[in-house]
Amino acid sequence: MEPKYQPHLYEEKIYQFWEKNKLFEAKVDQKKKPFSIILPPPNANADLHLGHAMYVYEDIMIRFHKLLGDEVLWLPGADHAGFETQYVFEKHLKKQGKSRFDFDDETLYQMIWDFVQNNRKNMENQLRKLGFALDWSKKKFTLDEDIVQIVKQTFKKLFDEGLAYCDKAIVNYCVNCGTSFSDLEVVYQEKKGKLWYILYPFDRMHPEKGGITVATTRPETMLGDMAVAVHPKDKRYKNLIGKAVNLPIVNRGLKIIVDEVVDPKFGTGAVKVTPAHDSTDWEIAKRHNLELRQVIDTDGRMTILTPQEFQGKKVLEARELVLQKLKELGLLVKEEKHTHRVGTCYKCGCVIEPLPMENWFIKTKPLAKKAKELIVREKIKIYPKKFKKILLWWLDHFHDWNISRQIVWGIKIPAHYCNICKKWFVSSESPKKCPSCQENNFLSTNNTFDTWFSSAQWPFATLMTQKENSKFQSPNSKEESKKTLFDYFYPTTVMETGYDILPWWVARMIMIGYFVTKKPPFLNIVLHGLVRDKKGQKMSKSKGNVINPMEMIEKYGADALRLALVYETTLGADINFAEERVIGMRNFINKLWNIGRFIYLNKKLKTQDSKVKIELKKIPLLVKLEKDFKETKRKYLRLMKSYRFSPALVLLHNFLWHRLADFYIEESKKLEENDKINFFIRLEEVYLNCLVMLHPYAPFVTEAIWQVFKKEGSIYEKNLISV
RNA sequence: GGACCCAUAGCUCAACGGCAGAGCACCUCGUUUACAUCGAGGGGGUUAGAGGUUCAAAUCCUCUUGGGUCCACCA
Repeated sequence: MEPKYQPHLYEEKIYQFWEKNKLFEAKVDQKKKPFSIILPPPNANADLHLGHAMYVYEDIMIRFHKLLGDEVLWLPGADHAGFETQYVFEKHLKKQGKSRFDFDDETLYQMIWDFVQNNRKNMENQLRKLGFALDWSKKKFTLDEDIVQIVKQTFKKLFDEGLAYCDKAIVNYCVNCGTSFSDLEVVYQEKKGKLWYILYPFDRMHPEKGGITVATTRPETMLGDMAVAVHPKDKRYKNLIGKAVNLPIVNRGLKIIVDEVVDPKFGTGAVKVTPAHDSTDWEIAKRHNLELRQVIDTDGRMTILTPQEFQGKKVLEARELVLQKLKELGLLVKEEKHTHRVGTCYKCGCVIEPLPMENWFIKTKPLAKKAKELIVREKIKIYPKKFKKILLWWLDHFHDWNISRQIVWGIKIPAHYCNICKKWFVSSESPKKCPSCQENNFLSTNNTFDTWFSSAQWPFATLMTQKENSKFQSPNSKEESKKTLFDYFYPTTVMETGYDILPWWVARMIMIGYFVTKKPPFLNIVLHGLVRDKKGQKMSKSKGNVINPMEMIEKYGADALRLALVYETTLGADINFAEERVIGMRNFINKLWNIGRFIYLNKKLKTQDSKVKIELKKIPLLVKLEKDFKETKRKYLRLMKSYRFSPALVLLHNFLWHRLADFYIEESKKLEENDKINFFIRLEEVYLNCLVMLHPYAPFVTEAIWQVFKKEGSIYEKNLISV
């Protein structure tokens, strides 16, 4: 043993040793208790960041349960990450002076496919470098043929049961990215803008005779106004209800209607209603049977439904033009400063344009209701428990989920519109004819699924075979088979991920997972926090405060990085990460190594003199050590089983360093020769047992030391019960 | 407007109803069977404030103040 532990001499070799000996390959073993985690699949398009290193919590659980003697499965995968990946790829194209419009769909898809396959290998090797005990023989990709098929079948089932529908609705559309988004992808930003007050006169020739004044932040949308709304109890407008005003510039008549959603305290208490470009107005329009007039197009320009001078103008140009016109007409009553929240694209930051489009939606309410039951009845437990409330809040507040994306990279929505029957049908195989009229006069949608729609099915899709999935589609087919991976490992034991994707992923997995399998997809949810920089700021390239996990591993070893992410942190809280943390843990690992080295050197001395008769006697120091260790182990097991991984690590850290090394080893130096031999026999055992307990946290160094002591084999020969 | 979280040593944080702790930083000393990526010792706290429950509160409850995060259809 060298005086210093040098991670790079061991880590790669040890990981290869684990892989070669198939230590992490799970199988169905009825005699053992199953313990399973599905790794949240990292995006296949990029390197891992420090956030991914937080999956160390999963590794801790997996290795802990393996040491308890359970049959464990940690299943790795990669996410095609639809829009995210396409966005990254387009930036890549831009560097070459090209764009997505230079290629047809098939070519573009193939290019992204190649791009992703390259990066994916890289990402998977980085997971290995972190030391994760993943079962690589079962790795999955969201675009694997069988996964795609399951995703489509789920969609069909949702469609058949009326929970997936196609509807023309106001969707969140980013004209820059060229796709619609679900509500969750819209980021609201506080922006300073203006509120314009516009008079809609009774008589366009005589505005001085009065009219109704509306307030708006988006004057250009007035070209698509279909009514003016006031609150039913607003006395100011009581006499105007049902009357008509003139819509300036376009010279159409607008009726004054009443609706509860109008806030009498805002602006003038009278709202211009633009059904095509505002979701609230869309709702009003539905209640009052108003027509829909789309004045802005998917390219962010004014449509042919606007007066000619506006057509083809961009939204902001049109806004100026409208304001100028109104000024000329003397109808711009006033303008005031106004800060309001504007929906922006979470990716490119552009203002989201609410547009009417035919998109596919998942009816969330019935699914959320079932999911809620699972949480309330504690069929699924959440750690830390503060997230229970948050999850329940979300399940109560989901709107219908827009799963249509107008992008190439993803799974095509298998929906087809029959021109004869005038309705949609869904078929997971590519259809030859409409199942109702048997004609082949139909159109297939070009839309792809929101990535999260496939992710939502990850726990069961990764474990099921396609055949098994079909059974869920038609429950009548009785096909007996022996216990499969799915039977054995599903519901998975734990879902561990960052709390930031609770509504995006966790909630949806519960909803969809239960819908398909009638079981919760997992029994426990464990949530970790975000990794921030030293000062608590988000890490970002623009701030230049990003810490690369691979660089940390290079410098200090994977174990040090892993410990730094767990030591003295609170589960579910953000951690402020600094390189010093890693250095501290590197020191601890070296200490651990040197305790081993000290014991090992003494062992050598001892065995040289084998004639010394060992009489087992209870020396006071030994009794104290036994008691101390027993206490530590008891606490350790208790903490580990209640998901308190950081306190368990602190406990081991303190025991090893400040008790075992600083106290027991120092005291042992003072013992008489015979007592010393006696003491060291047991000290070695205690130390090796500590290695086993620490192994889930720092797998490499503990395995390395183990192999020095035992010459061959792996630490997994030992199990924690016997410790 | 709603919800959630946080406030403990100079800094970063533990302690989850039972003697306020660790790492880093600071000061003093120390090469002895491993480790200077080390050891021995030291200074530093009315646990944001007020009230309550309790034999006992950093911890549970209420309020106040100061921060942070997430959400919402104020046009």
